[in-house]
Amino acid sequence: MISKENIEPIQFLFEQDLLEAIQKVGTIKQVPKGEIMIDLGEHIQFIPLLLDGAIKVVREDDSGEELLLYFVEFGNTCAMTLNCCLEDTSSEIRAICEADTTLIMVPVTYMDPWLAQYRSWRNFIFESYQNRLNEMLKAIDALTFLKLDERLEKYLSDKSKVSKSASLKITHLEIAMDLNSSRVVISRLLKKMENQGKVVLGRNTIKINI
DNA sequence: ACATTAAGTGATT
DNA sequence: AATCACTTAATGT
Repeated sequence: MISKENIEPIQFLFEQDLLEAIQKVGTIKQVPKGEIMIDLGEHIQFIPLLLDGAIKVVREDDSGEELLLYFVEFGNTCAMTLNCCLEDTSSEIRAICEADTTLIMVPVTYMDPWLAQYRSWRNFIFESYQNRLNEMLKAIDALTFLKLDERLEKYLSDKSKVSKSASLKITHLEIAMDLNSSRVVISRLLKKMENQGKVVLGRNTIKINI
């Protein structure tokens, strides 16, 4: 049973009956930063509803390199996971905690009945798909049309949004891995951005001024 | 003081 | 834009 305080931040999303149902069947899960929540090939048993924190969703290419797909933020759920629930297939993606995260886990068995029963649930699922589809299109655009320097700027602003801070604690190497690039290139681009006054660099830290 | 890790740089492909 | 080879700077032990 989930307490009222825990459900509170999500209240605006669902109708009262459904909120009560979520409280009854859901469980709260706390996941520390850096933990892998879902890995490739795993079967999904729970639908995650994100209360706080952020989750990074990546795909792995043939050479074992991770490619950043998108971040899951507050009030959202992972569309890829939903897909797996509906199709009952295994995960195509890996989900890693970007920050300490709390979420509600709802067993997948409620997916179908709730779709039939609750209007707000349908809307929620539908909107998640819609949002994700849009973001995926943007991600594809970014990969094919944006140059690395533009991708880097987008990456940094996404990051600071997700961590609610203009000062990121991250190394150039980590950025390079997320963007499928090399550390040297990232260092040079960051240097350029620093000269343009867009960022301030320090060891393990980047301050954003955009 | 020394080793380790992060970041900067020139040259090459 | 990537890789190599090397330097410099910051941090941990």
